[in-house]
Amino acid sequence: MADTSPSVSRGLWLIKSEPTVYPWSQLVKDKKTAWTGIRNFTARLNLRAMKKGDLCFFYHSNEGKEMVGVAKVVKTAYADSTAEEGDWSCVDVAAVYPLKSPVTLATVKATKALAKMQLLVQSRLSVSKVTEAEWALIHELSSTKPR
DNA sequence: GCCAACGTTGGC
DNA sequence: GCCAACGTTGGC
Repeated sequence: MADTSPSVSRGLWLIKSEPTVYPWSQLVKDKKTAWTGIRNFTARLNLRAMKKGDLCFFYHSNEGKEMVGVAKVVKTAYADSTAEEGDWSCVDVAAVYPLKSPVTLATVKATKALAKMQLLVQSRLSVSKVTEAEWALIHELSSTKPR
């Protein structure tokens, strides 16, 4: 029998944004936004692998250095109109819920079970993968119930 | 503000 | 196909 649990098929990701450029609070205000400006092949690969309904941690880079919320992919990859040249993609994401207490990079680094997070392994990658185990643990650390 | 790490470009 | 030079990201 097919398992209908969403945890089997959903993709889990982490998307980075500098809060001075586009903070979580702005996504909450906007409800949804086009996730444009990705100009890295590995990140593009991840973007294009996203499916509708996939969930993403929203991470504040540079300032904060913490995961602050969860966003959802509401539109799969399409041409990024902000790209002047080259074959780049974007997706649409919507705010879903905030993390009760943000999970900082320092916490991630200090947590053994999170040592293999793509966030750490490929520190400059702006769209990275998150495993189910990492997803669950980060929710625990943030005192937030996954939805 | 600095700089390490990493990705990309281009000369050979 | 290698690798030096360069540009960018992002932590510190």
